[in-house]
Amino acid sequence: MGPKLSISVDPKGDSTPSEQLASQVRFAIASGVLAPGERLPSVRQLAVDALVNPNTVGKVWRELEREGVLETRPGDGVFVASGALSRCRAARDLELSERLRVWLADARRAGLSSDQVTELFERLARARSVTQRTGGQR
Amino acid sequence: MGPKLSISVDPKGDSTPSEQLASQVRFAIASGVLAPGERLPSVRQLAVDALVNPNTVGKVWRELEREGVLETRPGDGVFVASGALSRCRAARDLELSERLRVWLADARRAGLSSDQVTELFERLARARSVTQRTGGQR
DNA sequence: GGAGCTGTCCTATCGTGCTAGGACGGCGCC
DNA sequence: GGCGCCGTCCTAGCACGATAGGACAGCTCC
Repeated sequence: MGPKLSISVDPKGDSTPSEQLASQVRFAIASGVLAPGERLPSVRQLAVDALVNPNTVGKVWRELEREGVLETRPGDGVFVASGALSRCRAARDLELSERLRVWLADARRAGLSSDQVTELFERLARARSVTQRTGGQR
Repeated sequence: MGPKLSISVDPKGDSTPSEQLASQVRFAIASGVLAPGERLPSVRQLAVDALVNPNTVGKVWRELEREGVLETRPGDGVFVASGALSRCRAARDLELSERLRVWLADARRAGLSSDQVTELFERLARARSVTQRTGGQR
């Protein structure tokens, strides 16, 4: 079933390729797709797969190491750090909360009532839980 | 009570100043803060208030005119077009739906269950409807 | 007519982030 | 030892958007 980690980057997406990469790795760890101790794709390999520059991947690997999420073994590769799971869950909760908070603020500024907001949410949440995967990853 | 339209731009925000500007104007119209026929701040005035370049404001004014949201009267100023309300409501619903859709997709990719998603939403929605205005506009 | 405002247009510059391509030292395996 | 892969580093270049500053024509009011 292909690679354990499937990462795709949209160069014209809302956020920068680096951020998309970092976020996807954190999410993969938080969801258990990537377990501590596991090895990540090499900088050059992922660069080919995700159609980004090796420098970009390397930069993200280094950034995530600073966060304590990844662990680099010189000459070998990068691996998921042991304490990564809790860190990534925390980061995930923080990021998702903040994004939802911003969305709610915008929705209210745009004139939607609490009821309209709730209704919209329930409609989309329900649609998603039924359809399962609809594509469109960020 | 100050200017009718209060617009603030965060140069380091998630989206570009142009997009923030355009979105805020559309939202203001959709919510009724800005009514059809009303006049918008001048390019130079808003540039000062929102701390952006006059060129940036002018670019947005022109873009919104192409959308049929604004109407420019040469030598006079720009005004909210007559059909702007419905257009902006449609644009608002589309934008908010799409953003929420992306958020839901990311939340699921990050390993949150439907219940966790719902719980998170209800917690934040409730907090906001109580606190009223918490600032942080995008 | 003249002053003061309006939006528009033009060229140049700057900042940021990704891209391109090459070079280095470290480690595993034969 | 030698080969291949690993992450890292360095210098250039490009793309995009915002910025800076000036110049123009149109409208309004005195």
